Amino acid sequence: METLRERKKQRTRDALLRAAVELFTSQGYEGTTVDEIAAAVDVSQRTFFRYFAGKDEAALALVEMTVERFVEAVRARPPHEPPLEALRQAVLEGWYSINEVVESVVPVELYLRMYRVIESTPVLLAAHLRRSVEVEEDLARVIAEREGLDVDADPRPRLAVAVFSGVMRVTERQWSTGADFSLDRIRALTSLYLDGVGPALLGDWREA
Amino acid sequence: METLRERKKQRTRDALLRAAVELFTSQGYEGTTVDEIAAAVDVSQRTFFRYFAGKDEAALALVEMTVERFVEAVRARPPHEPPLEALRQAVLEGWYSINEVVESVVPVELYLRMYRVIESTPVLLAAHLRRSVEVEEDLARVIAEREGLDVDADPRPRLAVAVFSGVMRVTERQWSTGADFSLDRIRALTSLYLDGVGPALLGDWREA
DNA sequence: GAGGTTAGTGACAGCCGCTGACAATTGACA
DNA sequence: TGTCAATTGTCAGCGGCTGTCACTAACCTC
Repeated sequence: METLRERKKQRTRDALLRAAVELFTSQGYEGTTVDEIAAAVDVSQRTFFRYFAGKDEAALALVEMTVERFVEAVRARPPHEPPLEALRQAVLEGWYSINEVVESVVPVELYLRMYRVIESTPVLLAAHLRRSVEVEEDLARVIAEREGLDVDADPRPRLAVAVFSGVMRVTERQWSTGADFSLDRIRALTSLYLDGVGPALLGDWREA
Repeated sequence: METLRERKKQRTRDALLRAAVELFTSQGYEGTTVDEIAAAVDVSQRTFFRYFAGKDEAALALVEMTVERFVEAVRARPPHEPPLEALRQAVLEGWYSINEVVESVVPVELYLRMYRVIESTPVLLAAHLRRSVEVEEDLARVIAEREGLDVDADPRPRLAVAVFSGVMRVTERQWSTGADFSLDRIRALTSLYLDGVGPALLGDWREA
């Protein structure tokens, strides 16, 4: 069992995160001040910054949880799977198991709404994209290791991951700006767009 | 001929941009305050913000010039070229004509150094990536139009552009973190990686 | 070329995100 | 229970950014 201190810390962090997400999704990211979040948990502003490096980190914390899980899922895919297949399966796994990851902090409903806030708030989208670049680097190393390659000598791991991530970006964007904002929808879109990348790279689209 | 007012404005903007880039490249982005930049041009801080929406906009202004040029170059490619070929040629054109675009404000040398600052400053990299997403949307529309497609009905334009942009991201990153930081180098890397994307997408890399 | 109009600027005040420093409090552990 | 360490609150301050308003300089018309 954890110590009382650790439990208290965890509770404070969860409370801050929950309060932040609730405020962000209801009044918008820019329309929410850190003071408000801290006040909602009855904690000093300084304490907020001891748990989150910045306001944006609180906004991205939920997505971060799923992202870490996704990288682990790729790492755990059977080694014989080709790179793109492993990435595809891992991301689909992620969308199916999202409940268990998020629900301990906030309802999935809030997670989805937070996703829209991120996508529609320039500074958050920027931070999210920057984080994605780091994740791509991690993924490239995982893929390289799976294939027994040196990530700095062979460009294919980074290129494959970049292509995959590019497709996922399009997917997220279409999903978050569309009308059907359900989990089923993004699962479907993921498969659809991953299947579509081949045809999109063919020289002449008019033949197809 | 432009009016005197417009010329003055242009000169102030250029001076601010030049001062900003010089300070950013010499003392770093975070290590430079807006007050410093304004003082270097002998202008109030308030005036700086009348020309640039934020400190980051001044840091990205040079790249923005080349990006706009690039989009125009894609638009101007011969219509019979397949999408990826048009994008490839346009980006290479861009690297060859960069002097004429940038030199009116700062020496190309400074432009290149600024690129490294962007790539190594988290908040700038984030802003740069966010802008890239917007550019991708523009490019997708251009490509769709070239091919006579509806960008919202056919996913291929967005997918092709996303793949291309992903490869260019890898290129920029490798270039800016490598030892050879020359124009020749990025031209070579661009071709190399664009050629590499095909093999990277094949199912089994061990065959190749 | 005088006089009114408009655009650009400076000065000031203020909000918000974020940080360092130090003191106060609370849990851990002997 | 007393000591030590971890957590928190308070306060002071910096830097990015914005609204406001008065002032100056360029423009335009007669």
